[in-house]
Amino acid sequence: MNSLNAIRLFTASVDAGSFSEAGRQLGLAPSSVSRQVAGLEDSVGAQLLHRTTRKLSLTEAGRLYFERVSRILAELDEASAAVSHLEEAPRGALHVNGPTAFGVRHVAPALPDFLARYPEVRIELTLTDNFVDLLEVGADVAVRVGELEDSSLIARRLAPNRRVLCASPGYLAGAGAPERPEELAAHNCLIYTRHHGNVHWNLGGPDGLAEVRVGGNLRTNNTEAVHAAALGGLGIALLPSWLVGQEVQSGRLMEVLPGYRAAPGALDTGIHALYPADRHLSTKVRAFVDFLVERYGPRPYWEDPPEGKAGASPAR
Amino acid sequence: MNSLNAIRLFTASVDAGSFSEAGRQLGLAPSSVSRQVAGLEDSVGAQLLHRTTRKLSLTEAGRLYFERVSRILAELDEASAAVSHLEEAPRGALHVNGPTAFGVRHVAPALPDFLARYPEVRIELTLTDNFVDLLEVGADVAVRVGELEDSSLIARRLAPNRRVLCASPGYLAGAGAPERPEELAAHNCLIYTRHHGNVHWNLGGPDGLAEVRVGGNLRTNNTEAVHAAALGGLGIALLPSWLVGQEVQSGRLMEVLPGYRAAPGALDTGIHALYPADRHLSTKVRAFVDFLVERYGPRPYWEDPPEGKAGASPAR
DNA sequence: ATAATATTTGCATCATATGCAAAGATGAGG
DNA sequence: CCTCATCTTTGCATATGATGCAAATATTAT
Repeated sequence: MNSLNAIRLFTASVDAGSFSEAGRQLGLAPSSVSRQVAGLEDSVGAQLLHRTTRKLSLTEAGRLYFERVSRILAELDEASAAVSHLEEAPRGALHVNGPTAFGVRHVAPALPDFLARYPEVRIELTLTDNFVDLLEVGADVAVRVGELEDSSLIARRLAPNRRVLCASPGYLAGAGAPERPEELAAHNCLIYTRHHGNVHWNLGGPDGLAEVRVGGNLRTNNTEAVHAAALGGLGIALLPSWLVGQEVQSGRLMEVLPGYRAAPGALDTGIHALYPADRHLSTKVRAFVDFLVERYGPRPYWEDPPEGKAGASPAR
Repeated sequence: MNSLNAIRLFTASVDAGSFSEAGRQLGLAPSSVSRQVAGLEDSVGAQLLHRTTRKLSLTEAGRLYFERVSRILAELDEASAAVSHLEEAPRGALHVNGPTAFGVRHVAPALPDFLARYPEVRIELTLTDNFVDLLEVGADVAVRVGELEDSSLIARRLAPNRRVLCASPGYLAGAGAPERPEELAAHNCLIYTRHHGNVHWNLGGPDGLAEVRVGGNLRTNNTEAVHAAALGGLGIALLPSWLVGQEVQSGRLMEVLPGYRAAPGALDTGIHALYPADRHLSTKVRAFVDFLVERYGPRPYWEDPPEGKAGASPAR
């Protein structure tokens, strides 16, 4: 197996005109250069250079080899440079994976700003609701809402995943707004669940944790269906703040039992960016994750403002 | 400096689908493959492969690098193969250098047979009468007559370089043929010399060595001029057998004092092929030298036959 | 002829690569 | 759900190869 080093020393010697000069330029002893070139000659089985103490001259084999090999060395350097170039700044293709609902609302709208800041990046956004293997699908980074499966990936927290009770003003006008958790049992509660059986909402408030068995005339495994039904005035829903936050702010939905919070469950671990735990984190992934962290901030724009005026409670 | 070995292991791993499989195919421990690829990643400053225990997947940088580098590796192998191919059999350009007179008479006429035997060889024949540096002129092999200068070249003896006294039948018919060396002083002797001053011919015969001071009405530094003058009947010449042997055989010239031989001098060391003392003697040079040795044989075709009938001596 | 510089080789030293074993991780199959 | 087989990675001891220095040899310029 001929070493790249030997080839470099060979071309350097041809360029420099002597082993000593080549060694001087490369910081090597002449003997090293001589031996490496001799080894290369052995490995290809042909004399490449005729040596005199005063000059080197290329054999026909040497000339042939030199011409081809010096071009190849240049290509090799180019290849390394191209790869290094990719990491100098965010560049190239960035495959982003995420859940459909969150992706449509909070990832896709962020992309124009990101791409404006990093014009050399191309984004491929894949939104899927079943969990996929990042490497399998060829994704560089994934956004996950809740439920961090154990894996070798690195998770960076982007935002909390608070769930809020809400209903349309129309529903509340007709059915009245509950004032205590247990009153929910008498309301039409819109159930998001992936399993059969009874559903309980765990609400923490000033008087401790209350577990309320809830139900109604809609159960679905699709959060967006619950969302649409709530907007349509069907009943009270427990939905993530990133989904309904802005509608609560605009008044299209109203928060129910604002003094109570859904107890954190598997769904509430937060919103994270996941990426492979490689020794060399690619610049584009780092830039993208940093961008999302910065954009969402410690209190995302879909959350209520810190002080007061949290979704006015009209009826009551 | 990224090693070629690391690059080969990287592409092998991509092809094989795992470090372990690549190591198995190449007879290396998985740990070696892993470390080499990791080192390559460090050297280019980018992650090339995402690793899981079950599969490897290429990064964008890795895919880019792999595509370029695998092509480059193939080119590198081709370059080595091309050089090795050159040495598998006599092939390519063969630069032959030699003196004009000998080259025209005994090298050039041999070339058709040589080229017929080795159709892939192309010959560039350079005939010069001043001694040249083989490497300087880019020659692979040189034919030299006499006077081996001390050098790092290897000399292989091709033929003896006997000098014979001869004259045309016409001259001998008019001036008579000498029977003893000292009679040469009375003849018109055609002098080849590169220096001024008296010229002596040293002739060994049955009665020992005889040094005869010779002269005449022609001195020249050109052997062929002496040759032409002798053919023209001007006088007696001392000329190498390769130059006059066949004419002696055909009777156009007749040997004078056939029982005497010119004492060996610097000019009589023989006819040699010279080539660089490289560790890898190229196949084409070896083939060419072998060919000449075989063609000239122990007794070249220009010499007299071993037994009797050596150039009939008509007069006398 | 002498001086300067080249290549090459031997030898001691040093850097690197390698293999083995162990640990951690992941997917397949019972 | 658990176990097994396989894969990657890391630490450590070893072996292979590279390097520099010095000496020998050779060649060119002064």
